[in-house]
Amino acid sequence: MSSRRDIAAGAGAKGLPAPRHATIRDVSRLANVSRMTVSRALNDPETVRPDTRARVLQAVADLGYVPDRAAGSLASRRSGFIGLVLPTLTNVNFASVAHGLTSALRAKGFQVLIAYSEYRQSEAEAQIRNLLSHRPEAIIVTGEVYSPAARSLLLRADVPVIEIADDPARAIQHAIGVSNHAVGRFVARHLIEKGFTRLGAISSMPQGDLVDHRGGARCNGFEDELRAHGLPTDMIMRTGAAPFSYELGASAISQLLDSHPEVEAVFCVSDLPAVGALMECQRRGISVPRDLSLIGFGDFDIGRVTNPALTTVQVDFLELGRRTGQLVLELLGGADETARMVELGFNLVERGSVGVPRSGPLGS
Amino acid sequence: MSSRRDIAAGAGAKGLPAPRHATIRDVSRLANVSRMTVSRALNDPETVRPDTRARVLQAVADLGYVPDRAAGSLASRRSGFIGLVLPTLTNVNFASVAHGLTSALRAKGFQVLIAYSEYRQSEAEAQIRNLLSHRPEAIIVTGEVYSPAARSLLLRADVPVIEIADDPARAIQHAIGVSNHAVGRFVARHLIEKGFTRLGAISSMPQGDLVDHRGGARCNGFEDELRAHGLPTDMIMRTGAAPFSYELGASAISQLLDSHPEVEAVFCVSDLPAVGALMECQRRGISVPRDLSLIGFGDFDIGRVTNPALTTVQVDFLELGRRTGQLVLELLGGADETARMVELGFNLVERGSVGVPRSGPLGS
DNA sequence: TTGTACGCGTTATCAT
DNA sequence: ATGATAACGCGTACAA
Repeated sequence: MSSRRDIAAGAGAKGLPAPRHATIRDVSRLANVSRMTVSRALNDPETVRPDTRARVLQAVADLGYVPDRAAGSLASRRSGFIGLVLPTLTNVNFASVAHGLTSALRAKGFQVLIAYSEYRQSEAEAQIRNLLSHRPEAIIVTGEVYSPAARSLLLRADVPVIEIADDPARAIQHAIGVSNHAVGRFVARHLIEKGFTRLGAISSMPQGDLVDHRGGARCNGFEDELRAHGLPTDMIMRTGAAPFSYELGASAISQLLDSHPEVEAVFCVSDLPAVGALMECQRRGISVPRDLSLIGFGDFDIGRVTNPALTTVQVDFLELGRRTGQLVLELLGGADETARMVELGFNLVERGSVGVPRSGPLGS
Repeated sequence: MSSRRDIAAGAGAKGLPAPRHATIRDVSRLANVSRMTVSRALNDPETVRPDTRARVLQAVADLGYVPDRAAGSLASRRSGFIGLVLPTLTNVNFASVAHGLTSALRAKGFQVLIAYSEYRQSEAEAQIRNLLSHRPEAIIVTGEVYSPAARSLLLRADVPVIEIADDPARAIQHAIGVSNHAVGRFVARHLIEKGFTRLGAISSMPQGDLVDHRGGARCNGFEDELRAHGLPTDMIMRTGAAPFSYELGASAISQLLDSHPEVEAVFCVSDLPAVGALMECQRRGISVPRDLSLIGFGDFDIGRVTNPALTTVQVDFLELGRRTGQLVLELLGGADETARMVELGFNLVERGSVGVPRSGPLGS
């Protein structure tokens, strides 16, 4: 009956470890019941008599008892964790995914463990390993997992894996999101239908470990569609490292304008570089959309207030997060394990940055 | 020797639970050492002979063993978790805090547990309780914790508590951030020095549970400074519920302009409503800054591309996160427990949305 | 309705 | 340098 804790409490003045958290045992003693009754009163209130339950709850309140989930997980073999690997947190679309996912899951008592890779494959792998050490009940990764080590890690872990925000060529298990390649093709088709023929794009470029797969896929889709129409693809600029920012957008469009002044319309694989490109055009006295059309991706707020406002492709990332959460719930609820593939789709948001084809090259 | 695992594996066809994770015991058997040696090889490599270590590591790799941190936490009494409670994730400044904090901590093996309240006190309390169940080694909350229940929860938890992003009147323990009240006063003083006398502000309003303390504090500081200068404060609009968005900014400025057309300069307690206000002005044909000056807070990207670009007050939230991480490390590293109070300061970013006082009322 | 015994996977402690 | 054993705090299974 005389635990270390008791000793420490008795010898408090000696600077021994401070009294720690109340345990379920402390509560049980105070309420004059067994530990199991406390556990039940908390986790399955119906099964304990109202007055005992009240006593227990009172003791819980008095002691400020908060159950230890690590211990609970160990015993129940359910961690209550859901792992989420994002490229970055400081991108409102990915933050929305996290938000949507969390809101779908927290009511069910799950805790989302958020990790991010800063667009580094090696870091993604490290994060996945770290996540796995917390024994998540499901793990959600953004886009395809390219590193073989990471893939096998996931495979062996024997937890549901959901890949989001892209359409993986070789899905590990489940996938929910949007085809970035299809987005790129759609944008190309859209511009072609508008009559443009001198089409360009700006995208980041894989730099060793650092790669934006989704942006790259959009760029590739764009390129493929140009090819399919027999259009030249030499105005597709891949430059700079992810994340693709304002500054990179500005410098990419600079390079493009310098080398290909004839370009009429440019697909920026994200609104962020699109805004940077727009600013650069203003600096150069190039009028958008009269002289040059620009189209982005992501429907970031910032694109709504530029002048002109940015035409862009929108994907409902909040909903993506929510749907992912629902899928997790299904999967953990004992649904069959057949691979789910959900395509969420996207919308064109036409604003002011796309005009009509010029007759000649820039400056004519 | 015949555990449930063995049985399940043998009877796999019967649909029994799938084979689970490899345990330290599995590794120890494969490497022909005790569990403790495995543990040491992983956590304290120096203390095991190179050849044994190699055998262990090989077994770890072969089995794809990933340690179970819940079990480790239980035994070591260190969770490795750091709790973070934010108002929201989908605000780049708060996301930056999370980012900075994470980057400072993850190298040391800590996992940041991110929770957000959506500006609801009751939710913040629930989140704190939930966080506490994971036995974080430190807990970081945004701004003051106002609910007494939440405060006592934190106090009893006996973990370092750091309040960030404001200067709490009654700090629980440590605090690091910026005085929002001082920001408000500074902005008022700045505008007064520019010669403005008809000053207004727009801010959200506490709606029951829903409250933006930091925005409110900025608004109060602004009001206090006006008072100190004997200026009228009836053009300070508190309206709408947090989070204070574009739409709210637009409607708030509408109300202000309708009721007080004489207003010359308006402090928007965040750039987001400031941008909304700016858009509304454009709709109404009110020229900013000629007819009306606007100043925001937060230095959001969006304020850089509006026309005019937004004058604002900037706080380095990424650095705030990093510093908080360093403080956590100190505190956990056995530094003395004296309360730390760190004021990070702020900068005025002068762009185009603040002009000079008009001679008469709007429209004259 | 309530209680007992055991095990979850790991680390700490002490022994060898 | 390595091993045996006992916690860590809780839930499951079963007994009363």
